[in-house]
Amino acid sequence: MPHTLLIDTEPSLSYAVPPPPLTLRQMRATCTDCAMQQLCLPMGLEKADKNLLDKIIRNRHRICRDESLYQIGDPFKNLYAVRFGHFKTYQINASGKQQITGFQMAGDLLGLDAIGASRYQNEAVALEDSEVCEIPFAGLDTLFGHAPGLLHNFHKMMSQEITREQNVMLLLGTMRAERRFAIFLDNLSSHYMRRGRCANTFQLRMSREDIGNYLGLTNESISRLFLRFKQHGWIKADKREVHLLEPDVLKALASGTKSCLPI
Amino acid sequence: MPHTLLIDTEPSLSYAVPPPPLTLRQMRATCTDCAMQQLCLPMGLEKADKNLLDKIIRNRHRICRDESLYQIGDPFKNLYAVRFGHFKTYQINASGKQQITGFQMAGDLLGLDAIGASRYQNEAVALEDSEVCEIPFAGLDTLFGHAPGLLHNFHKMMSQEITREQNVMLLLGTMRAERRFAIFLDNLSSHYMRRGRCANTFQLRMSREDIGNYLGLTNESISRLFLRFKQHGWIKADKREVHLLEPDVLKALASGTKSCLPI
DNA sequence: CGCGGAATTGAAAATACTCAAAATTAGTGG
DNA sequence: CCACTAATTTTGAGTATTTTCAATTCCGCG
Repeated sequence: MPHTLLIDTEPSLSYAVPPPPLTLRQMRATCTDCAMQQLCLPMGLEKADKNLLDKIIRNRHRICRDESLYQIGDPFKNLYAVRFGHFKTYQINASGKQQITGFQMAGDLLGLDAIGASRYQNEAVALEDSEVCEIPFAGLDTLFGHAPGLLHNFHKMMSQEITREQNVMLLLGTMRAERRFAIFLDNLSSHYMRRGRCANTFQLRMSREDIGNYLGLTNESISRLFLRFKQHGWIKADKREVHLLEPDVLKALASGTKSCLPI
Repeated sequence: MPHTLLIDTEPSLSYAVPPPPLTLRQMRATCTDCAMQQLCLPMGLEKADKNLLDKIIRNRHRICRDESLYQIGDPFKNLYAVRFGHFKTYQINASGKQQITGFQMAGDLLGLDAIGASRYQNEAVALEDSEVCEIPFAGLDTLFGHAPGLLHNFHKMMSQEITREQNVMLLLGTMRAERRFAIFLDNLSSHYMRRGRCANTFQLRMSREDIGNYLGLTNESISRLFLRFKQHGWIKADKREVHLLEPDVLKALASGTKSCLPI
């Protein structure tokens, strides 16, 4: 399973050199073979339907760190499925400041918010060198009539996106910073678990600033939260490497059952 | 246009008596006649497609104030389009507290978050005596193959729901309370405008507590914000009746361009 | 080795919360 | 229609958490 290997491998941390060009086999990667099948549009589809999908997905792109996949206001043409790597999406509010609306990883679909207005409502930026499948929406649309299973999956993914965002609202509606942070870590953990990665050890792909922005807190607060959680022995954290030592305590904090004093 | 009249009329404020049973004509109300056409699933459809939709929408329900339309975990069967009235949807977080995820009014679709998991992820409660169209999702699904325009509208509405929620995230990511509150009022205003109502004068349908919950603030804070905005002369507010006297100032506050001192 | 962005730390200031009490309003029944 | 009760809203004072602003350290990268 060469593709599994490819995806589970953490990309190198040296971002100085541009990523190597795709090999032919990578370019030819199909939904049929993709390791993200179970999370992405082809989930559970019959071979024939997956082949239809493979026919319209002509392009897979490498996006380098800090490069943007699309910008706010760009006319909507494609959805993008993340093959590997991480992205952040953000809007610009009226006073020009960014607000991060989500972090996306392998198996996630980018651009769903653009369908309604025919323009992208967010900017999507790669947090590391990443790869996406370009899914022309017009093509997808024509498939819907022929592959009901695909249409179901699409509706499922849109609906899940709505649910996911409601959960973020749940997070942001929570007032205490320690709780927001615990929810954030717990969410990350379960995302990695669902993707077959280790749930308790991972590399953060985003800066403290980004985390703060996402959680409605300052980067200083994030820094202090890391310290506090480390001092309590709940996590080990060195730079962007994080180990959850007491996932249950984090869950308790996240649920509001438990709380901790500052300092 | 009898239906327009029906919808534009503010429901009586005396909630003691149960709403009168629907008249026959109200029961027979069709998408073809509905005043919410331009915002709801039938927007821009040809007559034939609207008729298809009318065939599957058999039931329209009156929901009394404080009654719930569906509960968290109920198996997903129907979407509901709000015909008139107001709803709130909320989730219950792990420690058992409510978090309001949205307020819905005429033309909005309820239940989109349930498609992915086949169960409702929220509870939807009427904030006043309201009426909804019951849209069986199985039926809608069978129409998709025959009415591409309908499918487009459905995708558009789902996508808009995603965008709407991202805007709430934008709101909640904002740290200062006065700004959250200004955004809240401004959003309400534009919702009413889009529905052909007066943008600057409206009745709040939700309690201070609900507003606070939605905005991640306490009801005391909401109370003080009302006072502050009134003292500045930006709004007039008596109980739940609100007049926006300086909508531009509110917009400036919402955008972060302007800010005001406490007291 | 040195530069620059990111992260950390400290101290002061400010905003929003908590708790408690009072006032107002909505809903009920006589 | 009025009076009564419960619920919501307002107000006040004190507290706590988080932000700000500034200075420092750390680290990756040329």
